[in-house]
Amino acid sequence: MNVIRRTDELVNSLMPAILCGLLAEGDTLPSDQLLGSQHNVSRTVVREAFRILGAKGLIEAKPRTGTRVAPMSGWALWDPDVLECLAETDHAARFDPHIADMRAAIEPVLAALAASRAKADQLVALQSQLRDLQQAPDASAEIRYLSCMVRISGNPFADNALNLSAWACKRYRHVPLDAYGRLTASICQGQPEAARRFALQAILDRVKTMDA
Amino acid sequence: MNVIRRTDELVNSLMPAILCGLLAEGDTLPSDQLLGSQHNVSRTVVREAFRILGAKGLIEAKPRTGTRVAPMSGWALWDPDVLECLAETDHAARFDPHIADMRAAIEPVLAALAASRAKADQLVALQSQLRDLQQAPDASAEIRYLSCMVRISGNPFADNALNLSAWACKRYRHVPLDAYGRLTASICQGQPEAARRFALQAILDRVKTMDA
DNA sequence: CAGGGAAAAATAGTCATACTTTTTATGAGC
DNA sequence: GCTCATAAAAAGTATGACTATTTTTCCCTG
Repeated sequence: MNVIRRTDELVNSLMPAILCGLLAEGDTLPSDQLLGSQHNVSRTVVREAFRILGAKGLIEAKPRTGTRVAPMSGWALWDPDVLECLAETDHAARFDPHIADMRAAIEPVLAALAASRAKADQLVALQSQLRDLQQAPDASAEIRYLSCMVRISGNPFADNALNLSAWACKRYRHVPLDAYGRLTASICQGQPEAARRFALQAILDRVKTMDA
Repeated sequence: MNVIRRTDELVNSLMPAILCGLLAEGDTLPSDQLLGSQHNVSRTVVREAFRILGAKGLIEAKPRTGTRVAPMSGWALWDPDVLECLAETDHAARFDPHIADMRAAIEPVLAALAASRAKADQLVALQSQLRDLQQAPDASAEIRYLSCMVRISGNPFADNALNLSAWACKRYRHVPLDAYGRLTASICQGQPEAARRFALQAILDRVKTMDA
């Protein structure tokens, strides 16, 4: 297990405030002096926390002016930390359709790539993940399955896209086992078109159960 | 203009080394003491730089063990800084096809969304960007055009996806003006299917000129 | 000789303080 | 009312000391 840094604790305290809009775009955060005394940490910790939030595009600092919440257009919404934090805010539901749109665009393409490129040992691994998922169909098993699938696609950007999938897996209960079974079969048989179709179906199935 | 921080300079010095593989995954970086003296900066600066690189998933730190290059699967490849830095490494070409795949998956969908949701003032803005692009068809104008287009889609994740487009715009000279003209017309006329087709064509046109 | 456990060493994490730089605001003088 | 110098505020940097965590070393015991 990793160390728990006071810096990270502060990040985990500030990030929700920004993402939920309690600190709106353009708002000025307390000076590092003040914020440090408020949280009983040294200025060092505050500054390092600010650097992390800045690296994720959430804040911008300037001498004299202070540290402000950056415009949302620059936020690293694909970042796993940001995404996880966003999922816990009140208006997470507002992002569900947008994430579904993105997934519907990306995952079918990755599935098709996987179907055309998969090697034997990768297929074994995928089938193994499918079995695990069927035996215990929870969010973490589903994420592991999808992670394995997108890795087969060979696209290095897929790992980040997976963060969007993780969002969906955690927020909806229903696991589209049937679609995943067909998807796996399509990939194993090297049928990109079928893989694309079933990957899309898996996403749509879930959205459908959500509407109901 | 923004301040130049020594922290950022250090980040800009370390990031290329990681992305180009000079520092491979799992490699241990010098201790902050040592790295500080090597670059003539205080430990404060080194630590803040490490926080930034850590926030982008490039490194991981643990007491006693030191700071290591994290596995590439966790790198924030969608991050504009990372992407820009990656574009300047030797093996940037290795990423071109993967980025093209991702763009081909995402942008047509965003274009279709834009076509179905655009409001009057947004169309005016888009046409204005198109004119600018036609008059001076360079990378930055193209990025501004695409930025305007994806903003119309209304998908908050689109802004990050745009970083991939920026990569392509900067790396290939040819600007597919014809496709963009038709794309703009399709969006203005509220034709999602046509918009999807021409957005894809713009991406493929560019790749084609590159192969030649 | 082998194993286990205590001590030491190395490195990141935190704190406190002082000083520097950048930028804005203030105000005096014209 | 305008201009420019000065002050003030906040982030940026430097330094040194101390803490916490983890690995390694090595001594002691069986």
